[in-house]
Amino acid sequence: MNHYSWDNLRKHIEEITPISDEEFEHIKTFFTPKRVKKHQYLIQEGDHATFEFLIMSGIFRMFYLDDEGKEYIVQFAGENWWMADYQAYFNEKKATLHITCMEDAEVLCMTLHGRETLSSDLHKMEHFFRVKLTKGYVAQQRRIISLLSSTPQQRYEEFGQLYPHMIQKIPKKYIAEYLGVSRETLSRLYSANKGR
Amino acid sequence: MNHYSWDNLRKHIEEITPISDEEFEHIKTFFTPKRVKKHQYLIQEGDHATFEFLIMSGIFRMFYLDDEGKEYIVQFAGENWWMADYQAYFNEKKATLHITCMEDAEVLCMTLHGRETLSSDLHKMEHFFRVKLTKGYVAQQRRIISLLSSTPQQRYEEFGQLYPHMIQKIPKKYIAEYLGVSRETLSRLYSANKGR
DNA sequence: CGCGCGATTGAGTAATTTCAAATCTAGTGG
DNA sequence: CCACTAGATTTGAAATTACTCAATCGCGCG
Repeated sequence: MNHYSWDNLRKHIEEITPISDEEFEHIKTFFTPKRVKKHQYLIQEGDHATFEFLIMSGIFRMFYLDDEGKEYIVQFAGENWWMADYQAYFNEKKATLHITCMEDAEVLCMTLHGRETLSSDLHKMEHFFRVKLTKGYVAQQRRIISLLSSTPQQRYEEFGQLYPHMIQKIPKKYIAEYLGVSRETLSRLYSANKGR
Repeated sequence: MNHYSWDNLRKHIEEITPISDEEFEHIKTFFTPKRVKKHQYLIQEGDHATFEFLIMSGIFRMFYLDDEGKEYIVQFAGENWWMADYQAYFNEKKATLHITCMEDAEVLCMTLHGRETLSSDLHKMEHFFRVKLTKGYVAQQRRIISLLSSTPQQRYEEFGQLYPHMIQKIPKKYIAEYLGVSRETLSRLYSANKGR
């Protein structure tokens, strides 16, 4: 693994809190780099959710698969996003979600034990994780409100404003699954919009 | 304010991490008790979201109000739940949500400055908040999946299983707003179920 | 006892889904 | 470079689901 990832990791952490070289050397030991190719799974339903992932490059989608084989997208994730089946990861249960790669990627893997050790060793890292969680919590809450109160049309627009880079790269059928509408409905909304 | 609240607070914190008497004395200074009556608002849209609240007793609902005056419930909260318009609170913006009391209550109020100071003073408290956020994050994620993948019927049942105490005390029309269906639809589901 | 809020029920309407088919696109191998 | 194929998107039409509006019922509180 080249140095690029590590530089990037450090930058990522220092957006929240400054750290010393020594500290960073320590932190590094908790991350394992991994290359992932398009269509490859990071996690599948039933796996032990041993790791969480910090994405250095590439794009992933995390989804729930129901009994009938329908996908429902929980989250997309690109550079500098964290992702895991956190329900399973934190409770050390088997995964109920799938994570799959949509664009060749490089990720850093961390175990729950790593996260907890790092948090307890370094107050700064506990702080880092808390801040990250805070942002994630607020983002999820916004999404819940959007699901409850907005029309599919509005949800699509909100998604586009929030993640302009993703809306370009991601097939619309997945965006539909994220928004909670069928791809046909999304398609119809989309063409309705052109007329404006 | 009687001692009861403080004992309760300490117990609440010590579910996550043990603290010394000294530490607790320090922690206490960041919380301000407040009594709230039914129908009283903790926050209204447009307010400065100065505080977050730890509920000692009583029940609240937090909701978003759209242009047409429709409510969408973001969260119910009872004893030992934290609640705030976190989007506004963390970013020090004006509130976009409402929090209102549904049953006479007692809460402890904390400012963002308090939370951050406490977190930085005491690694333990940063840990406490991180653990709480983790749980909240996972719970919200489950709700998103439920909104995407389950029928109103299933969502109602899931809600009942998850919050059996709330489903009794809370008027069904609010539960409908939480689940994202009209009260009429919920009512029909409910009567359909009786026939089983 | 009556008022007001919540819950229920009915009927008609609007929105979305489903199923099916046609079209378009990007990536693959020859 | 082209032909081919699998995946993605669009379109149409019918069926389903949930919503809205309106009226009624039920119950607890003052």
